[in-house]
Amino acid sequence: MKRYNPSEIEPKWQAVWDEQQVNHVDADHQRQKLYVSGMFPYPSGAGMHTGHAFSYSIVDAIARFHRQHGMNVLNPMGWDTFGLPAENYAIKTGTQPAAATEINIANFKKQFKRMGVSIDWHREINTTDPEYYRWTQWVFTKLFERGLAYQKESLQWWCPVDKTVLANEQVEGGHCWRCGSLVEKKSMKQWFFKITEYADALLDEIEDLDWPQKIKTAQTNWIGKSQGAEIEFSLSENGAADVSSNATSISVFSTRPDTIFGATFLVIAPEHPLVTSLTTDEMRESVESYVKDAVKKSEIDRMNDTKEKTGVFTGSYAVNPATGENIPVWVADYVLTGYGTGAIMAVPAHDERDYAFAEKFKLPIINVINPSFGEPQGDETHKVGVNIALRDPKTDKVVVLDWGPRRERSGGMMLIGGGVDNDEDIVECAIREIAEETGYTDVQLVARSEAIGRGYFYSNVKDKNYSIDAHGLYFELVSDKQEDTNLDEGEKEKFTVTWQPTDKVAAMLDDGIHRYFFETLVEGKSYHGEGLLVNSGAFNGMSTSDAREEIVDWLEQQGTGRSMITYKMRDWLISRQRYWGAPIPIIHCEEHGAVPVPDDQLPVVLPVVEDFAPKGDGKSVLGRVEEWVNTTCPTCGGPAKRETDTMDGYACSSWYLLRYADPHNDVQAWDPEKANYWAPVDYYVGGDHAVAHLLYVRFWTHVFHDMGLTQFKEPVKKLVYHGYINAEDGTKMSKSKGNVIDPLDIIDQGYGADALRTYVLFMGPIELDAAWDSRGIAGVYRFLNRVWTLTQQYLDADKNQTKNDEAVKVAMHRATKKATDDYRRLSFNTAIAALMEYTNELYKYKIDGYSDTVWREALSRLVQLVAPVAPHIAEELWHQLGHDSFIQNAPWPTWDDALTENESITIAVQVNGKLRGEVTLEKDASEDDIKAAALSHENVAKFLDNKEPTKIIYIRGRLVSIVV
RNA sequence: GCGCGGAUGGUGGAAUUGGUAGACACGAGAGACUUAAAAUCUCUUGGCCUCACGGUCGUGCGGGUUCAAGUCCCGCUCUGCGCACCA
Repeated sequence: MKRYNPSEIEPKWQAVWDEQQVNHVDADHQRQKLYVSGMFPYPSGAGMHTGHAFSYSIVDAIARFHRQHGMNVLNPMGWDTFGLPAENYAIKTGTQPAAATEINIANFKKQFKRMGVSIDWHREINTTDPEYYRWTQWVFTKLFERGLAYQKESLQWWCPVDKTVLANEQVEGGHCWRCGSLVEKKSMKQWFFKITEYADALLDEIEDLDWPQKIKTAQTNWIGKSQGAEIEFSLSENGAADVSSNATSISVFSTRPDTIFGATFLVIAPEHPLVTSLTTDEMRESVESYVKDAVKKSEIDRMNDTKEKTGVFTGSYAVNPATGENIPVWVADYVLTGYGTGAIMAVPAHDERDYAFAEKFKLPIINVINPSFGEPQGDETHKVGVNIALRDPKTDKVVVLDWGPRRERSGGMMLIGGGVDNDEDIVECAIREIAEETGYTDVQLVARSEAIGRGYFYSNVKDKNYSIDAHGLYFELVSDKQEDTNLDEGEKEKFTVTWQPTDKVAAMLDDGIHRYFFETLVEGKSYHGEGLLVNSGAFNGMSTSDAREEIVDWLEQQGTGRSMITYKMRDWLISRQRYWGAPIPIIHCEEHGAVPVPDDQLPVVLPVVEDFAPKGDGKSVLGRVEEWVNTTCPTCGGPAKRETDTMDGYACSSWYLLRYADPHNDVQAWDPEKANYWAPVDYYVGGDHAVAHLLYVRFWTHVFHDMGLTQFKEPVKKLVYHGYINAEDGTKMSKSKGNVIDPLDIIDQGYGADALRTYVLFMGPIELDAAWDSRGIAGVYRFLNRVWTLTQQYLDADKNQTKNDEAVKVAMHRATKKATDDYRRLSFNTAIAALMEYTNELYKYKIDGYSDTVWREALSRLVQLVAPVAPHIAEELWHQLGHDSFIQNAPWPTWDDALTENESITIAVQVNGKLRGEVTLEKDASEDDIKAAALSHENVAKFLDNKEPTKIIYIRGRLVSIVV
């Protein structure tokens, strides 16, 4: 008997597949297509890691599963090769990035082949290939023509010692992360893609995407759409410091225009253009020093400084357009430039940050919202309730009863009371009913509150001495013991809670009806919820939600405001001053400005430069290549200079999924017909890039759609987002910790690619993180070995002495059904479990002997079902079982539901919800037979105790539930 | 702080529509084969009580709905992840 030896069969079949190009596909409108792809890798020098192994095991299982279903499956591979790691490595080693890239690609390709991933290698692409980035540049020119690529001056971090631009993340505490010198901000001209123009389009499509909710939410939050208003605060005449300035007003953005009557000061960002002109002479020194410090701080540091608010008064005042009051203008770094207008109206009563600022600088706080619990929602009938505080004549304690017109439980507290007549005063009604129900003869009203809408009740506030009742009254908890007042014979669980008002509340109680909000009273915070307006002139009593529209209308009539939408998302900054990227295809002409390089002059090839390390002159490396920079203007033919910045690597990865559809096209980026056949991607597999890449691909595809280059807007139908594989100790794998598992080592150790692939899919649901377990891979290897052994034993056996064909058939149909369902919903761990179970069953049945046809089918199915995850062993055994075709060309096995059940069925029997036994009957036994069998079951009868069942429920094929 | 998940044996996990909780695997224990070990094969394996039949408790905690709840509802705790002074 041949032993299972992966290191022999795996290279053998890999060579055959390669040679016969079994995965080469072409567009074929007669066949149903399936496009599956992983996020293409960045081929590092370290080679493939477990994350790649995991990702591509998923990709390949999906690809093979569908290929085995006869679909035309596109499973391409490419290399994301521009970027800093390759460039820095080349600088360090004195080589060319292109050279290292070539070596790394060769290594990765070899490793993917050793994994047995079924790639169509004809479609291999590489973003640093001029034939590829030619089209990346072409897309840039199209975006430029559509006004979606533009240049803009923007502030960047600048290290005066290293003489280079730094990213925000590279500035630590105002110092350069490399040399430690103090950094400055420098304004530089940069290229941007206008993704903000597509903010709404991208937002609108999110809901319909078959993507994990967390990714969709992350993208929604990233886009960060806010509906609000832009409001003008005119500068107060006696306030404007610099009268010569043209500015007459400050424009702010607010999502809460309804709170404008509570705006008691304005705050502008330190970078705000009006800072200088607003600052009075007396304040100039302190403002200038504050602004200097603030501007120095990286946004990252500002983020960490959230506890303590800082700021300084400009000396100027502006007029609140709603109240006409003069309010001071402050400068503070908690207001960000670049969002909204870089200025806010501060409403300390209803915004936490403004509240903290006002507290610190002793600025006025005006409450303009009276919190309420809102209008009744949906079919809510509990519209009015009262709280009655009564003095219990027996104990002389104050008892608070929560009374509502409908008997119901609310958060654990019984609402007392029944129907209320329309005309009857609810309080009188409540007192009457309470008197009746409690037997108290002298019900004395101490206080009452009433509220419309739903209330809530903090009845189990354990560590705190207070609670809130359902209608907004506060009481200090005297006892948390819930007393059963036995209000109704029938319902024992009724209770009331004994409360006593605090002094503060007691004082309020005298006033009659009150509504106070938990947080404002107890925690001393601002209230940012909904409610009814107060202190708001003509708008008093209006709900905050209505007021948001009404106040904006009112401001608009006065010409001091308009509704406005803002987004957190900024335009995509794509220019890089580094060497290893696709050159931006723009020519700067004195006369014609920025001119896109015409199509027939693309690609703008990245020149080979001997020394491409950034020199610190602040210019791109390409700027040093005179003969490359100097060119002629495509428009006028006059002397002109090339743009020397290169593109962000994300540009290259924003359209590669379309290039796969038509990778060798040298007249266009892709043939729309081919793209429309293959794309959108049916399954896109990855575990990284929640926002950036996935948003940029969507953005570009939306643009392509608008250009008529694709029929679809969204590039990815289903996003398969998997977790990470961690080290055995559950922490992230890292070289420094020495806990890295190299997937190629696992293959080389003799487990083989099949065991590796099966193991990573068997570890758990693909979306979860998992910890590597070296014993786990041994277990999976054992399984594959059992599949092998089982097949060898069949091949060697005498095949005419079976007793158990029926059981084998049932097992095979059941396994086929289960595995197929599970593969389809990408539940690989349970699919593999089902195949293990099937294998274990066959092991049991084999002692009864083999019959040729049944066992040949049983084993052929087994290897077909295993093939998506363990293709090599499957292919080998498939051929050993006498099949001539490749396993992926054989039709996927089908099942007959009737054959997935045994001749007999087992039905569980419950008595009063508890399992008391099982009965076994023939498959087609009638419901009556089953119930009868259940009732006569010995142990069941014991628990029935001769009582007549009140109810017998039968759940088909599963259980009988008897109620006595 | 806001948003989105998660919590089930010693471990990873299963239970797809409310219907026999713990599939499958790891680990552990016992046995077979072997001079021995490895490999392989078989059996046992949630806790407690019981020789056994069986009983009882049990899916983070407290309640609720239901004949029946890991699953649905209300309230909480812990935890992971994402975003984070976005007005």
